[in-house]
Amino acid sequence: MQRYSVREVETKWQRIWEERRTFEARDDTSQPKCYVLEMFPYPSGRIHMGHVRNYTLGDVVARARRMQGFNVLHPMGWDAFGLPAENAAMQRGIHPKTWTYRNIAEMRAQLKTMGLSLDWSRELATCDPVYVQQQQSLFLDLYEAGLVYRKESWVNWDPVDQTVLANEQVVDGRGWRSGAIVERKKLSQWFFAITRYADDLLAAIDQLDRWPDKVRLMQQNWIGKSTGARLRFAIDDQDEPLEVFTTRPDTLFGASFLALAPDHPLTSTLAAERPALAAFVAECAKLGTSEEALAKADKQGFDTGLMARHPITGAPLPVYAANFVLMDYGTGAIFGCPAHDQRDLDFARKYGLQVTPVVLPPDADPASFAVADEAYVGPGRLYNSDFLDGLEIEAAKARVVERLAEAGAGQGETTYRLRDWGISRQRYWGCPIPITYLDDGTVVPVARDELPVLLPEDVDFSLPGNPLERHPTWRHLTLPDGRQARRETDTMDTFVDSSWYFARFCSPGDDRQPVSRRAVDYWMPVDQYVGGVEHAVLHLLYSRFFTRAMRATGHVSIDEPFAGLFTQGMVTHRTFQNADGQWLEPDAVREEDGRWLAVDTGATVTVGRVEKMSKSKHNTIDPQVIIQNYGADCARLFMLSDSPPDRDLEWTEAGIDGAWRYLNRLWRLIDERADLVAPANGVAAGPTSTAAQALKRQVHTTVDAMTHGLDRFHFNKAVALVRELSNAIEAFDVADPDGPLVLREALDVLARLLAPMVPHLAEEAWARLGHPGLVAEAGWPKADPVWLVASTVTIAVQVNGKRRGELEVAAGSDEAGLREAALDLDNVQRALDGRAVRKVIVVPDRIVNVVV
RNA sequence: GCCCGCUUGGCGGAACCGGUAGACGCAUCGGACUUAAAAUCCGAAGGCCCAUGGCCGUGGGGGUUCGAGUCCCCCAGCGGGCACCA
Repeated sequence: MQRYSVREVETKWQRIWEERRTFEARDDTSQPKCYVLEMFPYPSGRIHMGHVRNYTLGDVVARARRMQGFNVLHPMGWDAFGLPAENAAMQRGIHPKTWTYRNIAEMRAQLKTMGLSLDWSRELATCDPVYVQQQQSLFLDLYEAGLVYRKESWVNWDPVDQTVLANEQVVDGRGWRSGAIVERKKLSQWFFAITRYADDLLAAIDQLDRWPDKVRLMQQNWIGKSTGARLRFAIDDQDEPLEVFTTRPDTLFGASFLALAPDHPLTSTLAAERPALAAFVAECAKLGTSEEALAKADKQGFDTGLMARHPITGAPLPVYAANFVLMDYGTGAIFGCPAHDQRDLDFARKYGLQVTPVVLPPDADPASFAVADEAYVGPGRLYNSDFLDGLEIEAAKARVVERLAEAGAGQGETTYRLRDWGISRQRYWGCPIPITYLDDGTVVPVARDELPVLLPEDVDFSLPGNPLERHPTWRHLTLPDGRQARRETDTMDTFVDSSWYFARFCSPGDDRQPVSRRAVDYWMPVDQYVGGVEHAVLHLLYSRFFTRAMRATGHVSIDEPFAGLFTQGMVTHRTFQNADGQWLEPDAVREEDGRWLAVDTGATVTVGRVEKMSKSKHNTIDPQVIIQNYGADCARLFMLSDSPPDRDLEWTEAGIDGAWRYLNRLWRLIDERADLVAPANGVAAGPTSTAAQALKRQVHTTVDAMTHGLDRFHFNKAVALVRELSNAIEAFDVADPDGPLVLREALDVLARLLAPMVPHLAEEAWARLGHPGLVAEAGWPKADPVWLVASTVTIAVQVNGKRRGELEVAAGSDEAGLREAALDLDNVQRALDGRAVRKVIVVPDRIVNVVV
């Protein structure tokens, strides 16, 4: 028996794949293609279990597709710009570039031990000069197309990271990386006009039928389309009317006040002359965006003394400034209808404003219906509303908008929650924005032939903030026409880098343009994208926008970058804490008689919740250690076997041991039979023994089920199927007269089914079975329909829906025979207990139900 | 608060379109091999009971159906997303 040495076998096949360039994609457009991509990693320095899971899942798809005859593109790269590199620079005095490329080298070596079917010839890092150059070129294209603009605006300022954050990067009022409470600051920023595509991005979600519903819903919510109307209210003694946005124009006759955002221009104008109002505005600003403040903050208002006029009745409506009105949604002003909006009601009660119900709930009495502490937001018919009386809500909306439009007092309008994407970051380690400014502030884009604008390397990280601003020379330059200018010192949000890398992989060597049209037209869109759900909004929405922008600027001919998306669950592990509340590493505890003890002190340890592996909870397992001890196949198998890929996977010692045992058992199984099988290429055409027929049937049903299972990411079931097949092969008597033929087919199929999941073992097995080529390049087995049909079936027999027995019959037995056979069963007769049979339901090959 | 998802043995999880609930594995128990252990192999196993049989059983309650883990309604618990969004 040949010994199976994991380390040797795995490095051997990895070397062979590399030497033969097995996984390099061919730009052969005559072939059907399949682009499989996992979200590229940030080069933090070490791979973690999340990476192992992510890349294993993608690799199964890539390898299976390759075997199925597709020209597969499966590349890998590095999301290489970002703050951690600068932090390392500050803490350890190492240059971000050095740190980043060193980490890339380490992680590349680690990834290579996983035996992934990656095309390393296409590797890229977003900090590579050529990538920076092409990204800047794209920026200029977008600028020329009017999709990039600069404006002064209130921004989310992260005081710890000293940079601006996009709305998507503010989580619960805190910076997504630093966790610091975000401040409001007014700055000049560059924006991508993502809202230009808001409607298209929303509408196209319906076409993304291979995306998880959850992600589609999250994107819909994020875009946040709401249809309503923009109304104009005349204000006494003011020339300009006040515009408000509402989704409930039908409740216009219930309006009892208007409210302005504290930072509304009208509020600001008034505050300039009214110190008390200015104080109120300042008070609101202080509450800021902190979430607790918001939650606790009462509805606060300040009567501006202005009087607005109802656009139809002309009734006077007081105008307040109010803390709950947001400047960056709608028009920054609302009309309040207290009877049908809870916030407006709270506000009205506090300031003694009128509450007039205008929507009458079904079956309510108009004479007695009143709103007390709870606004009525349900359905009903309008009343107290002049020409709207009697209409349903939707009809009333249409009617009132129509009437207001005639009067020039408003029109229907759609608003979005989605904001334009602010991409300026006051950081060093990012892609420089290719813009210069003249002394008078005029914007001059960097000329194409001056690209790339590269980062200076002699920078000082000893002070907080952006070192580019402090650099003695970098920011100053003389334009080709001799004018003096200064460079933009902000760099781009790193989400820009990841918004087009998938397209760049199609032609990573092209130094003249961002993408080669022929290559992207062939490869894009990505057929299967795999990654974590945490990017459901940020990265995935930006990439969808960017693809549209690249289409608008003539780079691609598609709108949607990712035809299929799979979001995998997290890798979790138990947590342990000692009596002092310190988290303990899994290595630092041991189990004894069902109790957990600290290895060093022997003290009892509390077992905490199962949580996502994280450094802060000390519950990580280093994949390198696992691969060293058990091999890549073992780690991969464990990643696939226990949980469905979209759910969380709990890492357990027992689980990895189980995978280890199975691999060894598999090898023994194949090795012990390899010399007994018929010569290669023999197919068991018509085995005669029952056992051989049964095995052959199982081989084909397994192929069929596996093929479908892999398509649907049912990898845990695929592992179960393979185990069932190998169990059956194990149980098969090698002395059977048809043994050599059937075993040849069964083992060949087994090796090929294993190949996407545990590729090294599969190659070793394939070679041991006498095949000269690689299993990675062998065709995917096909199920023969003839062998998918069972010869006999077991049919359950029920009496009144309760199982009373079963029948073993030939497949396709007729109903009458089944009915009779079922009624003949002793158990059925006993259950009937002499009662008359009312009806017998027969579902051929499935079930018989006797009803009494 | 609003929206979405989930809930099946001791555990992870199977169960296509409503048709034998618990595949496959982990842990457990028993046995074989061994001086012994590990490894390996064989076997048992949802719970309960008057045990070749019966009753109960997919978070709880109701409904539709010959038949419900699966479909419908209500409730609970857990997880996630969004949130003064007008």
